[in-house]
Amino acid sequence: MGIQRKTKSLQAVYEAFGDSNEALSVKMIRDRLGESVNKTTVYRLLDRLEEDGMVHSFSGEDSVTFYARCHACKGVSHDHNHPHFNCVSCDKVLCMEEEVVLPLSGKFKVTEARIFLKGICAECA
Amino acid sequence: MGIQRKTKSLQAVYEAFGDSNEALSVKMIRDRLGESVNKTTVYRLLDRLEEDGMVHSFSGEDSVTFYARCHACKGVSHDHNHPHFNCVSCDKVLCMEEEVVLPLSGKFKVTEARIFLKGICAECA
DNA sequence: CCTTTAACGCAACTAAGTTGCATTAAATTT
DNA sequence: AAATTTAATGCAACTTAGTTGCGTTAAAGG
Repeated sequence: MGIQRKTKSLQAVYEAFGDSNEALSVKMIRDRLGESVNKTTVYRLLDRLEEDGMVHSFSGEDSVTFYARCHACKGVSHDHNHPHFNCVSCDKVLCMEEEVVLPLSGKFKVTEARIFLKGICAECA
Repeated sequence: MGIQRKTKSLQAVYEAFGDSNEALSVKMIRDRLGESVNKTTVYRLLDRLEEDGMVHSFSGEDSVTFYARCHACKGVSHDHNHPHFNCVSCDKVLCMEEEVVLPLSGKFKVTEARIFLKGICAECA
């Protein structure tokens, strides 16, 4: 069912993402909000936001879930098969706009690709 | 430094993988061994095996680490950039032999790719 | 057989994420 | 504007993956 009431916590969590394509973990979100919002609440808000297609989630490196605003998602088609990128210099996790070409294989019928790339981002290069 | 003594636990854990390219979590390994080997020991054995290039690890879906024997790794070059595949039917996690073409991008210098694919495996097709 | 120390098992811990439940506060109704 | 409804919140307690410290066990070499 997703979000039904526009609460202060919701506003705060959603605004933590700003306008960038940076992905955040729950810990990072709470750090930005000064821990003012309860941990459970943040998880639940993110769940609802994801249900409504406002954010998408994926798991980062150390078994931590990251969340990012949906920018490239055009309307109904919520395709989150785009790669995510981790800069080893500034450590930011970003959504890449590039579309992923699903690898074809004789043995496997691939329907979904989760791609996590590492390297150096534009800012750090 | 890796493995220095060939203990029964080591033998058991390593043999749990059999000869296949199936990846296992610590829980799956312990289930196969009837919980006979201590949890901490399994983690430490896998660490040592990985250090010695006998297995490699990667994180699966629900923030669980998977381990698999190194088959395709030719000698010194331990390239584990190969994709991993999760069959949604039998739920097995497998190593794919296919090489990954690192996506090029103007904005990002990609040096490492972690690719986790989902779909239907050959057995289940 | 004796010695050395890698490997082990246990208990206690950390960190991410979840659940149940009583309380609070948006949104709607009167 | 006050009363009502119930979504959303905060808290405590929990689960699960993985780690650490430490005393004990058992490989491997002499």
